Amino acid sequence: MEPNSKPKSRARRNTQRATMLDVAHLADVSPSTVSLYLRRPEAVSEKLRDKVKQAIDTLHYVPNRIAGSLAAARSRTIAVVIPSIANSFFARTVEAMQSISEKAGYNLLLANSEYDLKREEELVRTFLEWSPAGVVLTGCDHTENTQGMLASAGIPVGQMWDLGSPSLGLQVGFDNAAVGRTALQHLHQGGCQRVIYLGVRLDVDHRARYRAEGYAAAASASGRHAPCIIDLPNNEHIVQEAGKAIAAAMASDPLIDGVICSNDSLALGVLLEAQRRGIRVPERLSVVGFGDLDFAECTIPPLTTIRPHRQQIGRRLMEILIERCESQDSHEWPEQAIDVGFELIPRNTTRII
Amino acid sequence: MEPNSKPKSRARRNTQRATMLDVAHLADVSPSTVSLYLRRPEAVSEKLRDKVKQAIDTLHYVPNRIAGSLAAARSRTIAVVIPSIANSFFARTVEAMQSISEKAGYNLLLANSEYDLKREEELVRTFLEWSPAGVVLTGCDHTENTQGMLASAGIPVGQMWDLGSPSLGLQVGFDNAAVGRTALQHLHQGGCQRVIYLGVRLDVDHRARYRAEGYAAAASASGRHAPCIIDLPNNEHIVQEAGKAIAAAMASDPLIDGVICSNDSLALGVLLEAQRRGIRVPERLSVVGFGDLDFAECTIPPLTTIRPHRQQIGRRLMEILIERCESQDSHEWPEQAIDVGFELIPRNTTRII
DNA sequence: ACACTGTGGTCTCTATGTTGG
DNA sequence: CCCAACATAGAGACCACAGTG
Repeated sequence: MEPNSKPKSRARRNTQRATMLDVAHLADVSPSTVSLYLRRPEAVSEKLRDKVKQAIDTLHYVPNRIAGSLAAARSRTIAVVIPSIANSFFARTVEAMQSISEKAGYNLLLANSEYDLKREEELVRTFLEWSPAGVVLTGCDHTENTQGMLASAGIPVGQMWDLGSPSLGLQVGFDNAAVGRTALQHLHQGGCQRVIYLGVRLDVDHRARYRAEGYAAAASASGRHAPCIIDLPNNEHIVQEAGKAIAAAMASDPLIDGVICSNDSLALGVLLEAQRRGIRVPERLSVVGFGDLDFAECTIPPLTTIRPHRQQIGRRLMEILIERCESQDSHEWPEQAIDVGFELIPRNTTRII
Repeated sequence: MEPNSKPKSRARRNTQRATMLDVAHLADVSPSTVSLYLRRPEAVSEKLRDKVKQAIDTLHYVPNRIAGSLAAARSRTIAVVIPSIANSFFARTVEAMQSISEKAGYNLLLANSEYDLKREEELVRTFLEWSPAGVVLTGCDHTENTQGMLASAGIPVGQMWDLGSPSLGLQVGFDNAAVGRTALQHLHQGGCQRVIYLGVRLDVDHRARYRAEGYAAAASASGRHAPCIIDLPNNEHIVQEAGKAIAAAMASDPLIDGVICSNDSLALGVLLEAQRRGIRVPERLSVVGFGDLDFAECTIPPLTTIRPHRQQIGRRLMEILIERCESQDSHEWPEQAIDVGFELIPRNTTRII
């Protein structure tokens, strides 16, 4: 009787992609050997190694990561949630993270929360369905659910751009409150008597709020003047809005002679408005920005600003995170907070005495 | 002899995550029912629906997309390659794509090629290992390998931000050469006699190069003056570099009275330099930017620029792409190129006669 | 509504050489 | 010459779910 060839499965769903089995057949070895070759080539004898290699080449075999991840119960993917892709602060950090993770053979899954913690929670939930090797969030503020899900996921978590609690294990960032303090101190040293803070959507941009709070605390402590925070309600046309806001503020309180801005775009708006109205900078009004964006050094006059170490944050965070992903042993993940600091770049929108 | 009970598997690899089986046991139904409930709840009787729902809740069950994708031989993931995350043009487009894809239940895998086609190829290769439902690339220039891999992957491919060949099936963008032509025409209409083009890294930023070429062709055709293209060699401190470049150009050719910039940041640099040197804009020098970035409307004077429909590109592309992903039938994927156009925003850095 | 098979791999464990004492 | 020790290849359970009948 003819040896009934196997019922021959239900036809391959659709894919015409070569599988490991195809490679094994062509190379005349077992699938296990192909798998081993792919994961630890040095563990396979040279003879078989060549045969397998050749089979892979002729078939244009591409391993199926999905199957691999399922079997191995882990993937080489790291999920990253940032508040906004359009914000170039985070863009630089993400670029740095990408280049590090890539070298280590990890892929980045990226999404933006639009500064919405509820949305962040949804994103984390979705990401976890893909069993990432690790997760990176921005800042320290997260919903309880977010924290809970991550805690029970058993994977390393990193927080970037801010230090504080709760810590989910690893933080790399800087002290935003100190930024506010530093800026105010700098203005006071330059002789300013009344400094206000100008921000956008401080209700959702927590890091900017911490800076504002740092400013406020330092202002109160200084005894020179009460803190005054202006919070623009929406983030469209902020350059223009910043100009209007500073004009209004100075109209209602002519003694204002210094302003700390949430970011350089606002500062640009202030400078342009000052130019328009003939307000002398820094003599009549001193301005400090944040971010040291591209245009900061060539505004008129060049903008004094604070530069966070955007790339360094990404680099260091990712290096440590990947180390933790590799170690697999969550006992080797001590709580860690790295303060990479920031830098005040004095230019010509503030006085130095 | 004791009936050797089954070798009893090796203990569950590691994961403590609840699986569909756990849910099924708790709800006292079969795994198939749970699966069905998750995919088409309406196909399950109300009674069981409740039991399953409750079991899912109490177990905090999170479906494993990896297993799902393997079984279904497709994933609900769309891979997107952009040249640079830090470029806010693409950021807006990506945001739009993200919001569309999310509604349809797709995740975006994002990576940046750093304007490097070889790198793009590597990224595509890596992405394909994850069997994405679709792929989105930026522009029309891709290596042969990239095109080959995508063609044989059998999934819908979209190209954004530029129209041209080769088409990989679906393009949504606008005609960059037309941008260059339109800008020049606008300046000529305003009375400019000698217009130059100022760009950054035109060797790698192909879309900007197309704009430059459109300008050059139109300049030649106009008979007014020969085209002149300045190409800044690197993209750091471009605002400052733009100022230097325009100053140098006008020094060597005082007849220059108009400049078309690759993007608004360059235009800002030109305006600031003009202010510094007391060059009247637009009378002595007219300026056109590209991008309509945030600050464009409040530079001094407000910047005439060209606004691409950043979000619309992402939205329309993703809508069609997802449609194609759902259809599964690649015969329903006709070649399609959608020109969403662009908009010249006349402000005060150019004259209108 | 559910039993059952298929999805493409990983990884443990066993079987089979191979070498050295 | 035999056996232990070592290295390497292969067998096969398993991963968690989709989808057919």
